[in-house]
Order: sequence, then C-alpha cells, then structure tokens
Amino acid sequence: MLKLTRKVEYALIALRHMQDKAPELVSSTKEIATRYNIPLEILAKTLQHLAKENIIEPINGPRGGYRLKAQLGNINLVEFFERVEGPLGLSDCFYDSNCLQIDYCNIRTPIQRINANMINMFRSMTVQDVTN
Amino acid sequence: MLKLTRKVEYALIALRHMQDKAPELVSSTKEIATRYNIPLEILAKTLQHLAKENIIEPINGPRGGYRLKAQLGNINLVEFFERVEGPLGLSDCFYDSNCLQIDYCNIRTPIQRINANMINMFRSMTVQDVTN
DNA sequence: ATTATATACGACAATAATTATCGGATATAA
DNA sequence: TTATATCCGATAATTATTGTCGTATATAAT
Repeated sequence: MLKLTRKVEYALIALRHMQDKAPELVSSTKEIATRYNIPLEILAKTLQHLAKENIIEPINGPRGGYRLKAQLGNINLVEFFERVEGPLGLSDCFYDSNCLQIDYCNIRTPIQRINANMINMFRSMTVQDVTN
Repeated sequence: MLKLTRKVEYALIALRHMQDKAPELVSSTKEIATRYNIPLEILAKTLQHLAKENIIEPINGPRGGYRLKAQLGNINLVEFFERVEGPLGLSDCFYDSNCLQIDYCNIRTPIQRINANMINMFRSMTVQDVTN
C-alpha cells in the first residue's frame, strides 16, 4: 500500500545517473542496468518510455544511449508519476468509476480531501529534488 | 501506485458507519456488508482485525456485532494504516532489506526524504478526519 | 436444552497488478 | 558489412491483493 513502483524507481535511478554526468555524454541501457543491478529489458522499456515523453533523448547505434532532454527542475513529482505510471490517486474512484461501493460510499469526500493533500505534497517537489 | 487497499477502505467505511450511530448501538458485519455492498467474508475478517486491535468491540451472539471502542480522534492515519496493513513506506527498503539495488542505489536518501514528507502528512490527520 | 444468529479464524482459491522475458525490427558508427 | 545500440509488441512469471470455504465458538431468544 502507498508504494512507488519499480518502474518509477528505475526511472529515477537512471535520471540521476544521467544527471551526474556532463550533459552531452550518453548513458546506455546496459551501462545503467549493470551499474545498478536492474533487469536490462525492463530498464530498456522504461527508458524508451521516458524518451517518448521527451524527458530523455535517444541516440541510436553503437556508442548510443540516452541523455537528458527536459529540465528536471521543471517537472513536479505528480506530473512525473503520471507521465510514467498514469493517473494518480489514493482510490481508483477519482478517475475511473466502476467501484461497487460508489453509490453508497460514505468516505468518498473525506478520502478525496486527503488525496488532495497527498497530491499537493508531491506537486511541491520536482524530479530534481530526487536526482540531486 | 500510491493507492489505499480495499481492506483499509472497508475498515474506514465500517468505522464511519458505527460513528454515525449512538455509541451503545451495535452494527453487524451483515448489516454493513449489505449497506455498502462489501463482500461479507472480507469485511468479517477486517472487523475481526479491528477488534483485535482494540479499535472496535465485538458483541457475540444473536443481535451481536461491533461498536466503537477507541477514540478515533486519537488515532492518526499512519498509526491506523500500520495497524491495519503493516509498515508504511514508499519503498520496501525502509523496513526490509532484500532489494537488489540497495548496495548501489543512488536515490535512497532523496526517496527517504520524500517518504518522511508523506508520513508527516498522514500523521497530521486522524481517523476521525475521515469518519466525520 | 435447543435453535438461530452472530463472531472467530485458518486454509485455500481467484484475480489483478506488477515485474520480467522473448523475439525480432530498425538505426548508425566503425 | 558488422557490431552495438534503441525500438516495440507479445507473452510469461511472480507477487500482492482480493475473495471464498469450512468449521468452531459464543449467546440471546424460545
């Protein structure tokens, strides 16, 4: 409950790794996977996803890899989580409505308040707060 | 990602239901399950758990059920989540150490800071903030 | 006492979400 | 031409969550 996914963690590890280098240098999937003991194929998917989101830039071919493209200080954590994992919320019922309790639910409103607190907290931090 | 479990939601629904009644009145599992469309057996387990935690008091036999025992305003949400679901944390590595990345992880410290923010936020609210 | 209705609880099954793997394609530097 | 890298769909395995079953115990009402 209330956990980040591995995918998000792998993405953050990779972004921090890239940020620790000079901006023009590239990092390959293999390099990062080996360095941090992450399954290669999963990391590959994750980085491809970040590339599609224009957060990193792919360089094809031998000696290729990725390097940072977006300003990590401009991406808050809510935006980042949603770009990597989709909609964010303590309960599904805030963005998807097939919940068996929804018609009778007596805690929807208070949970929504708490959810707003959580969202605000994550929105107050950027990816750079993690990668620095 | 970052979701509450049904078990926690069912527990909160049940607690609010009990709080809406006069304190001496009991609510049976069946009554709550029917009212909110919750699977009976799961709710039964959840309520037994809350009883073991001394949050509600069981009344055996016909016309039995449960009623509130603890002061919900005295139980903050971190305590409640942990009493219902176990240790809380954005990543397992804060309370359990078989993570393949742990020796190399470059984001542990920043994630721990964010985790502390989340914990503080949930600690600033009580169960009563949900059931009122 | 007997019956009906309630909680107690361990073991198990189904489902869903997450995590991981495989196979083959395309791009490009050397 | 070759080696090394990204790209990407399909699928499999694993884990966590959610739900079910069977049986025991407690007690109020008759």
